[in-house]
Amino acid sequence: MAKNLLIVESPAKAKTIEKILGSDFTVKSSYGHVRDLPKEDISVDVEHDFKPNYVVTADKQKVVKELKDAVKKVDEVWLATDEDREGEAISWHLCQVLGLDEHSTKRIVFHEITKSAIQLAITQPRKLDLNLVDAQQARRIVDRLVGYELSGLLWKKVKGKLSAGRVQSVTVRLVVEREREIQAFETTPFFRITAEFNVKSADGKVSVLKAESPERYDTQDNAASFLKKCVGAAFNINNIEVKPAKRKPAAPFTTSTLQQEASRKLGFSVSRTMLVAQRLYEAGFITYMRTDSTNLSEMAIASIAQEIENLYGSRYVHTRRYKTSKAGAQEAHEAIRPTYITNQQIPGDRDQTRLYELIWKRTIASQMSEAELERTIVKIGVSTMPGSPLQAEGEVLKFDGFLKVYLESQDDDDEEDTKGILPPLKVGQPLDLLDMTATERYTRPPARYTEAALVSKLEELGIGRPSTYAPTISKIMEENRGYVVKENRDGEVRKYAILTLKDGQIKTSEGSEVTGAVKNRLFPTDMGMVVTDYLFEHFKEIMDFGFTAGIEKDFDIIAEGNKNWVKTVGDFYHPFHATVQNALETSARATGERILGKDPETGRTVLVRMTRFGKPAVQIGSKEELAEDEKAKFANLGPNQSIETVTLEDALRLFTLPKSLGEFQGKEVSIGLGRFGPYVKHGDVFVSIPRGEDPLEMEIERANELIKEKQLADAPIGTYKGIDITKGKGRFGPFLKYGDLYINVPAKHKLDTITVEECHKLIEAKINKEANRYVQRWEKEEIAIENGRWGPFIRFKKNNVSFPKTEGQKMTSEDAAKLSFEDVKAIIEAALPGSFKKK
DNA sequence: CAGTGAGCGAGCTTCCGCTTGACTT
Repeated sequence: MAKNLLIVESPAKAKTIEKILGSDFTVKSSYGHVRDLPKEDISVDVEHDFKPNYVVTADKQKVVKELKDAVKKVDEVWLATDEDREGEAISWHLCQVLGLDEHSTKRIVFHEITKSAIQLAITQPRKLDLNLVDAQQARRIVDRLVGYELSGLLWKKVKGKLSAGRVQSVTVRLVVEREREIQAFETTPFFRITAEFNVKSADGKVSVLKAESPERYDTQDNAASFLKKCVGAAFNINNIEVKPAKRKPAAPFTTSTLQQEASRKLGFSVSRTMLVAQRLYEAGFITYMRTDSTNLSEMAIASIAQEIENLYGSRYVHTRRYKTSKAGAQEAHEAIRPTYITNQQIPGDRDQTRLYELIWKRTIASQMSEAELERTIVKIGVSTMPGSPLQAEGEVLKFDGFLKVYLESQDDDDEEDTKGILPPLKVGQPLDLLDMTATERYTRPPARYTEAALVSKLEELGIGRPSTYAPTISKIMEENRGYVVKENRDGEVRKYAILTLKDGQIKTSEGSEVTGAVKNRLFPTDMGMVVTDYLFEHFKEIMDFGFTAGIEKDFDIIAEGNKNWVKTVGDFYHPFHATVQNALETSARATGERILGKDPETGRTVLVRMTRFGKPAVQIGSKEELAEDEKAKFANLGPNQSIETVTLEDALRLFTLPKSLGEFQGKEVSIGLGRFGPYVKHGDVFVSIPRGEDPLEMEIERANELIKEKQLADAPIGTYKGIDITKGKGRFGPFLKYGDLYINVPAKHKLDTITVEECHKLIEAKINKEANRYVQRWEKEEIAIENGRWGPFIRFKKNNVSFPKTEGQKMTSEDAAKLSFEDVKAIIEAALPGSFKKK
């Protein structure tokens, strides 16, 4: 029997550590925090020293019960939660709920899951650091007070279900400001001049040398005059400069750099990266994936060096120790790396193998030699101009080093040509001009954020933590808030001028290019802008990008034991709360209202604003202009329109909707803008117009196409026992509808090509499953024992309750069928206390 | 699902940070 219980946060970690420690230790996990402030109300007593009301959250009751049982069976408990503020607090909460003494229980920490690190930690137990716990409490309570008070304010002043908080509101602000920068950006054209020369080497071989003018020319006239000066001029090499250069590999992955590289190289969203990484971690292939540290364990560095030597030879080995210097980094874990570097590949699905490969390469590269390059700059003189107006650059890789394995990618792949190898050249050598081109280019606005780029910015500002990056991005895009959307947008065609000098002649021509096309970029919605502006107007301090960094300093002082947490929270809260009260009483509804002009027909004011329903709309007739019982005219804003950019003309056109387009199949076809977006109406059937298509531009042909598509999609694809089978796409993917039954279509079938026979099989399987679904049911199926994938479980309203395991024996369907309603109620009551309270 | 846009008040929503869960319309 084990005499010791060691508690960590993650169950996967617990498994590994249990193996290392042997039979004297039972290792269990807390699954993160076990207590929190309940979400029903604010649960902080602001009148009495901000006393928090912590409760064991519903999803942790089972965990806590199991830990309590485990504590009873051992002589000693070791708290081995992560070594950071949150980890310390988890240990303290564990003391509270498990009845352990917070002053004497053994607390140990380690940053890496290796035998030596853990065994060393066991020899150096310390006590709980209650100052650090206090710092966490201050953090938690400030976040609760800010979040709940600001959210409540938004419900009153903008719309229900909205939210605001220290992290999310600033995150939205970043997206809003970037969009405004882009809107305000004025692209200016300029000209870039490139030239091609014939070069003859000593052995008579002819090759081409590409050169360009380092200067930009701001007008076509200036570019043309440069070209004119080159007509009939002589060119020769004034100078050749050869410089050695080195490139260093990037540090091993942290959460945010993994998210960025997976986004750039694999096209993953941040949540997809984290999901796949979680699977790799659980399978034991990689170390912990939520980390802000670039540190590798000494053991890992040694084995990586060995692996590099085996694969590429010792010249490629260069071990490095990376320091993290990001604001607010807490470094409780290692960098993300393969647990066994010798696993060059791992089994798994495509996502897993690709993400693993990325991690393996980055880790290996981080311990490899620098790449050695030779950069050559050739200055070219023109006889009609002073100096060296043209320049050629070349780059030769002398030693590949880490580039053999891995090259970090960039967000903005600029139009810069990849520099290649130059032909052999000599100073003073004359050059023979082939052609010269001046191409019109345009300055570019800053790029919209990708999810990963936004995370990177948050990390740079010290806002949020590795465990919250992905959830924060999801949160600001979630339906009820809808502050930000991720979209693809088509670009616009733009013309540019080209001047070519060839055979002594200058010719002008025109090229065209697509500009501004983006994929998977973040755009603020009107709601995002309205809420950001409102919060910024009243809460500059909280919306400041430095706010988090500022209070983090206070939390550090608390952690050092030099300040009382209650005072820190109070110093912040009292003025903050007063501002909230003031805003509640004095500020008007936030609508982002903008006056567009006058309606030429009625002469009344045309304005655009956010409505009470959270949808932006155009309104004709302001309050003052309308008679007592008269109503303003309204039209919803269309797709690709926003409060900030819509013009008077576009706004007025919206009032031409709904409009009839004609007839199709004997029924009227019309278009309109509904509550859920633009639609085509065909008789009584509504068809949504896909995003990006402008309903105002809709032609009857396109509308008919959409109607036909809809009819095809709605048409039954066959029958089963005389009942129609239809197909559709739902929230959880493609499904078949058969009577009242919804049947998921597994990924191996394609919805377009699925056969009626396959449908019959799926329906039969579903009917069989449905017949076996219930073991017992009570109270109109509100309470039932159902057969799940892993055996029977109890469904209690929306909750699922597992049967407690007795002596490792799992409940079977046969035994479950014998349980009485009273038995079942007792099991539910044990798992979810208070479920059957009398009213 | 495919008109409501105001304001009132019932009762609902909401924060950040630590973890994995295991249901299927």
